[in-house]
Order: sequence, then C-alpha cells, then structure tokens
Amino acid sequence: MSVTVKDVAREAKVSRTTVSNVFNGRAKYSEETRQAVLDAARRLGYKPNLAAKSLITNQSNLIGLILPSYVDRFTLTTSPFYNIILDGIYSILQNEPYYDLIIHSVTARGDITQVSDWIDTRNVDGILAVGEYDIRFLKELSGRAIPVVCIDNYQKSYPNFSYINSDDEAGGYLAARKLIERGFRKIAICSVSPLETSPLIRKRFEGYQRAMQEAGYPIYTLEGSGGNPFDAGRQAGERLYKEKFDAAFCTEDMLAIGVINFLLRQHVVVGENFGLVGFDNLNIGRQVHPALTSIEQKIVEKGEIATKTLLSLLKESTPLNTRLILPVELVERETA
Amino acid sequence: MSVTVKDVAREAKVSRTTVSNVFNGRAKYSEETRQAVLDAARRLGYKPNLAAKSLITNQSNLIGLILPSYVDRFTLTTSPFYNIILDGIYSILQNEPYYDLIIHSVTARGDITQVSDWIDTRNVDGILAVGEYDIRFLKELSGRAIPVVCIDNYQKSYPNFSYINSDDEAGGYLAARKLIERGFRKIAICSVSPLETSPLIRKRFEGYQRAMQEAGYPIYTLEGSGGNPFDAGRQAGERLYKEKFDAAFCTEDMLAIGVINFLLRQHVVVGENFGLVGFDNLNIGRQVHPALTSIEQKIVEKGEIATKTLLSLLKESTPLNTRLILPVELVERETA
DNA sequence: CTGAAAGCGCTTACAG
DNA sequence: CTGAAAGCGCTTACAG
Repeated sequence: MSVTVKDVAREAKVSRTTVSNVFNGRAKYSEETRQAVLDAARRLGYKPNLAAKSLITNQSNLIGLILPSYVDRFTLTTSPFYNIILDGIYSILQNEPYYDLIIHSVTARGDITQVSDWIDTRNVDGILAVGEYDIRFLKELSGRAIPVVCIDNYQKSYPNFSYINSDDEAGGYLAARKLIERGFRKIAICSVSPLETSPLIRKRFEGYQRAMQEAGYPIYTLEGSGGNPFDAGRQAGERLYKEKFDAAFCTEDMLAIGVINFLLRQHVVVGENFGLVGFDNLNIGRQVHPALTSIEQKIVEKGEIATKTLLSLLKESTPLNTRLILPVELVERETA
Repeated sequence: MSVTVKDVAREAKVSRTTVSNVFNGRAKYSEETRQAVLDAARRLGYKPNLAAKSLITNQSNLIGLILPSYVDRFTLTTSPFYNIILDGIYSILQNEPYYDLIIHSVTARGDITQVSDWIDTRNVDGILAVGEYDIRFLKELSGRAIPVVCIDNYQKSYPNFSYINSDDEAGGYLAARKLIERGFRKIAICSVSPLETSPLIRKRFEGYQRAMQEAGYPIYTLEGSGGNPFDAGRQAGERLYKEKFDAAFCTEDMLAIGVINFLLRQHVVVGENFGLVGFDNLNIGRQVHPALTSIEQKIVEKGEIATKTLLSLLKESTPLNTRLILPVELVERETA
C-alpha cells in the first residue's frame, strides 16, 4: 500500500542501495542519478518509514525529555518555567523535521525501571533532563550509552552528561545586594521548599548569603514545605508581615507573587516600605501590581541550547560532559 | 546485544509465536506456559522493541498532538491554556506505558505537507488537535485513516473527527448576566483578536449578546488585533477608561489581567466602580489584586477526556464523530 | 495449544 | 559508482 524504497528504486531504475544512500546523503553519486532518485521519490510520494529505519540503525530520532513531577501530576500547570523550556526546545526542533520529542515525568523517588523501559522500548537516542532527581535514577541514566543534557542540575557529574545552568549564585547575590542598596536591613530569603532539598535553590541562597555577609547583616531563612508556590508565598507573606521584615528575596517569581498578594491585603506598600525581589523574571511579574523586580534568567535559551547541544551530540559526537553557565541580570521594576 | 523474542523463546522452551502471543495477551495459553514465558522474559530482562512491532503492525503507539502557533513560536509561554491541556493529556498517558505523545505546532496557514509527512513517517496512530485551523489543513487531516479528537474546534465537522468543547455560549451569557445584575450598563466585550477570526470566541460573543439583548442593553465590541494578550488587555483598558465604560467581559483571563493592570494605574477601583469578568478561571486570576471573577471551564478535564476518547478509539474503535460539551460556571471573586 | 516460515521497510557490508 | 543479499526484531497466517 505505501511507497517503499523498492518502488522508488524501480521507478528511478536504480538499486535500493542507491535510493537509501541518496536519501541519507551518503556516497557521492552523479548528479544525474541523484536527481533521478529524488524525482522518482517525489512522483511516487515516497516517505521513509522511521520505524524500519530505526530497526536497522538502532536509532529512533526520538529525544526523551524528563521532567520532575514535584508537586502533583500537574507539573506544567504549576510552574510556567517548564513551558518556557518546552518552547525553547520546540523552537529548535521545529527545524529538525525528523526529530521528535517524547516526554516522561519522574517523581521524586524516581521511577527507575519505568523510565529505563521507556528508553529501551522506544530506543530513545538522547535525553534532556530538567531539574534534579534521585541519585540512583541519575546513576541508572548514566549507565546507558546515550548522551544526557541536564538543565538546572547541580548534582554529581557523570561522564556522559552535559550541563546547562544559570548563574544562580550570582542571581542570589544581585537580589540581596539590590535590597541592601535600597536601604533595607532585615532581609529574608523565602523558598517554596526547604533549602537543603535542592542544590539549585541552595546556590541562590549562597549568593544571598554572600551579599548579606559582606554587608554585615544577619541571614533569615523562611522555608516553605513544598506545594503550590502561590500558597507558599501567602504563608511567607504572613510571616514577613508578623515578624516585621523589611524585605525579602524570593527564590522564584510565583512565590513572590503570593507574597505581594498577602502584603497588599495588609496595606503594605510593596516597593516603598517593603522590598521584594523574585527570580526568573516571568512575564506575569510585569502584570501584577506593583510590578515585580526580579532576577532574569534566560529560560528559553536554556531550552534552545540544551536541544542544540544534544542534537550535535547525536549528529557529530561533540565533546561530552561540558558545563555551561548562563549569566543572570537584575530587572528593576516597582517592588525594589 | 539486546534480548529478543527469540532469546525468550529459547529460555522458556517455547516458540517465538507463543512469546509474542503471551505478551500481547492473545490466545489463551495454559497458565503454565504463560508463566514460563513471563518468567523467562523477566530473567533475561526482555523489553519489546516498539520499532519492530510498529513495522509489522503498522501502528506506532504514538499519539500526535497538534497545537496552533498563533502569536509566534512561543505558544506555550504565551498561553497557560495549552499547558493545562498538556497536563490533562499526560495525567492519562502516564498510565499507558506504551503510548507516547509527539507534538507538532501548526501555523495559521497550516503547514499541510509538513504535518502530513510527520504523520506518515512516524506512523502516528491518532491525533489530538487543539484549537482552530486552516480549513484545507483539516480537510487533509480528515483524509487520513486515523482518528482525530478536536478540542475547542467549532469548525466544519468531519466523519473521523470527535469534538470536545466547553459551553462557550453559556459562558458568555453568564459573564454578561453577572455584570448586568451588578448594575453595570455600558458593558463591552473585549477580545485579543477580531471576533470573526475564531468561531470559538464568536460563541462567547453570542452568549454575551444574548444576555445584553435580554436586558435591552447595547452591544459594544472592543476587538484587539492579536498578539500578546497582556498588551491587548492594556490597550483595551485604555479604551474602556477613555470611553467611560462601566464594565467588560474579557474573552480570556490573560486579557482581563492586562485590563486590571491598566485601570489600576488610573486609580479605577475594579470591582466597585468598574466590573470585570474573565474566561478560563486560571490560577493566576486568584493571585492578582483585585482577584478576578471569571468563567471557569474544565481545561484539565478537556485534555483528559480527549486523551481517553482517542485511546478508546484506538483500542476498541468506539464510535467516531461524537461531540461533547462541558459545562462552565461563574466563579465570583472581587472584580464583579 | 504450538512451531516453522514469511515478511514489514529499511540499511549495510560485500562483491563487482 | 552500483546491485544482490542478509538481517534488524517483531507478528501473523498457516499447518500440525
């Protein structure tokens, strides 16, 4: 029923080998035969069958994206961060007609065998992993012969992994520095989950800590217990208010928006008698009132670069185990 | 190198046919042989190769998701709606170990041959399509022998398509009705793009229109010219303010948030001397101040139901061309 | 209930 | 530069 290499070969009056080679740009054929093959394929409406190709080459042209499912099963809804990463990935993949992305989300405990089966049955060529995972899960991943590109992972380094991060420490520093310069003194760092939970958040904390120590100010940590960042923000807001803090650095924008939400209802003029800096510089931060001052990190670029890195790893085996740190920047709006 | 049916057959001392049949739950074998096969597979760490299976069965267990790329290439970033749909899809697919989702985004003009090639080369089993598309594109889709489940599509109906929508007309009606009951009179409907652009938005408009006509109030349409909904919202806000409107029904929450943003800066007390109702009831509507009154539609459920529908279409060929309308509901907060 | 054989559509040594 | 042949790992008639 469907058109195969055999048909194209017959139509172009060449062998199947030639058709295959021309399609994969392998041997250098005379321009004449090349065109004959291409024309025949066009006339017949030939489309290669990727499953057959995969069977023989042992490659699927499938890229696996691994996402953490922290909170509950609604990862994407909860955090815009992943969508932006996804947009970055697709903006590159759009120009790679034969590559497709398949997605798997992994719980904190890491569904080791499940993901492992998925990689094997689908013959996934390479992995994009966002975030931090159970160490046994990473070990299992590292044991496979496929390249892995990690975004926002500060865990143990594996030889077949490459890493892309923002300069989170610098971000924490810039945020705290800004609040100090604005004249605030009792400045807390607020996080959705306990700081030790995440090496990434820990980096942001270290930046905050460095700025505070330089200024000779005490460190205050207000750690949430996970869950929805908005709710965590409102709870943080309540403590900030009751314990008479001057300012806060929130380790993510959604948390900061929750803080604003609470403080506004106490008639605190955020930006005047209370300073607030977020992290991520999401679009939404510009829409709330007062508009959120935040540390911008290049999220789309993270997705793009990770995808490009993986693609070049797959196509030309560029060096593995690189580490790239993207710069961050303070974006000043109304809250600090 | 990898374990195949052949190896399992040898280990279990049965034929490859038996292994294949047991794995696909086909013929009824003695419990003894069944267990022998399963045990052998486990001992050897056998994992079926989906590409090989696909080659012979002509099925890929791949579901194709088609998303519109309205604004620019950053579809997911621009609208949380798609993320929620995605979460709904994955919440079902999580329990379907052998099914995977691959995503393609389609521009307004509809990249017909591109998507068509994608479906053929990957042998996509079924399509989930969100939103509205060029009619030629839909026609091409309908020409293929695979089931298509549409979310939020009010266009021409095709025999192999099924449809899932919210009751958008009722939503428009509820929104306008609420504003009328609150005593507002000069009530506009605001949209990101011209109303004729989208049959879906048109439905919401018809609901608004019905309520206004019942009350004997005039219709006012404030149509944006596409682009970022926040920006469109601020522009709408400016007109609402200058032209002294009492209230507005925004056809999506993001637009409403832009309106709030503008009006707040003019010191309009939204919810008191100006009424505002959005559509979608996104999380973010609860975080802005004042909190947004909105029409809730069941977005996660849309994704879930669409996926379940497609899955049952693929597995047991349930009836095609069904149409499901999900109820909507007014969620009252501070803006109306 | 079981097994030997053919074949899905492709690529890849290998010989010419 | 080209072609005949083998084989990737699976399923599916078909015969026993």
